[in-house]
Amino acid sequence: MSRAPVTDPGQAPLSDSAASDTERALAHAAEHCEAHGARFTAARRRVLAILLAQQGQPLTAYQLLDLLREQQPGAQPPTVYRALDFLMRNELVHRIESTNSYLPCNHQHCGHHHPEGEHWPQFLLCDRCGETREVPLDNALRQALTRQARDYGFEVGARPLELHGLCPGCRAEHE
Amino acid sequence: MSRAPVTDPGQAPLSDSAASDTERALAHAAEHCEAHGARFTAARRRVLAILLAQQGQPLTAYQLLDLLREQQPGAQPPTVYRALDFLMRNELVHRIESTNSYLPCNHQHCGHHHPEGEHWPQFLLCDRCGETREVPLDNALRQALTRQARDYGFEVGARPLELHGLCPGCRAEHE
DNA sequence: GGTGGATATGTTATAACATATCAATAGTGG
DNA sequence: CCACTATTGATATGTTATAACATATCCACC
Repeated sequence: MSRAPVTDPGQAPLSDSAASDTERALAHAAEHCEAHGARFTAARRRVLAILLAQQGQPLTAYQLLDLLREQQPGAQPPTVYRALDFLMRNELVHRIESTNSYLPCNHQHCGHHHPEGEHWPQFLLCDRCGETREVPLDNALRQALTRQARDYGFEVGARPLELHGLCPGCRAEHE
Repeated sequence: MSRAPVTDPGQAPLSDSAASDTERALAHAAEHCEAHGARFTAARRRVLAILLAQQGQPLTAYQLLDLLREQQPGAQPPTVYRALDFLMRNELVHRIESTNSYLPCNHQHCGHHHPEGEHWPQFLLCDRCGETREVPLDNALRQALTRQARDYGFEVGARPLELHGLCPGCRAEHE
């Protein structure tokens, strides 16, 4: 697959609002970890910060590694994968299976009320520009999916759904 | 990931009904290719036959390669991947993204009427035993998914949905 | 029946994605 | 401070998939 160019937070400084969004997300992550007795170390923070700088464009582990090496030249694949594992266990990052890439969790949805159980994310992926948007899976839809699976005897859980297509911008260009 | 043991059609002969299901599917595939001017060669047939022998357990490309080598000792990764590409292009095999594995298409659903457009498959995957079942995605559900994506400005297409959970048998054992 | 273009396969190498292992170090509770 | 555990460093390897180029086969046409 073709992927969008990456943003290096070190050499291409973000706009003020993007930077403060990142700071807010990092602060939120730190609190979240603290609350769960998990250590939000410098390595983990760096990895999350890089992902946050991409503005909706997921990175592959090795793209992330290249960026991380600018701050930490000795970084190796396990450095990245360990940080990603940690961040995923703590619901700060999602893995996008269909593109082998990683995206920071969108915590806008965390406050939403999900009477049917845990958060069940859904990703809308643009096949043209790579933009990947996390949106909440509608309750009616989640119930319908669960019910349909149960009709076949399966008990399904809240793994993210990945829907591919064109984002608004690319739809317009594509006319 | 743990995966179920593979079935080698050569050394563990199938029951009569399974064998005839396989033969029927192969004959159907041959016709389908003929009708589309695509060549259903021996290599492609062998790969599809191996997948059909697995009875709902998808295989990874390299598991497939190992089995293929029993019939064709010189087979290499591209041998398998080319056959898989062909079979996928001709809608005879699906790739399961969440497990990097391959499953023959279930042609039971082909006759169904899909007023909303092309076939949009859905897979129910058992995380315990690996059983993977292809079922049709309900029209109401597909409309709801399409509509919800459109609310966010995305135009999504018919990529398969992969829902993970427990199959009926494993639910029972799991009590 | 030869020839040439298209399609398919063989063969080697490598890219891309991910984990195992073990030693060194840093943080934490007693 | 000590022992314990989590984390990181470093090296190697496993797994999944494709690039690149040579050769073989098919088939339409002359």
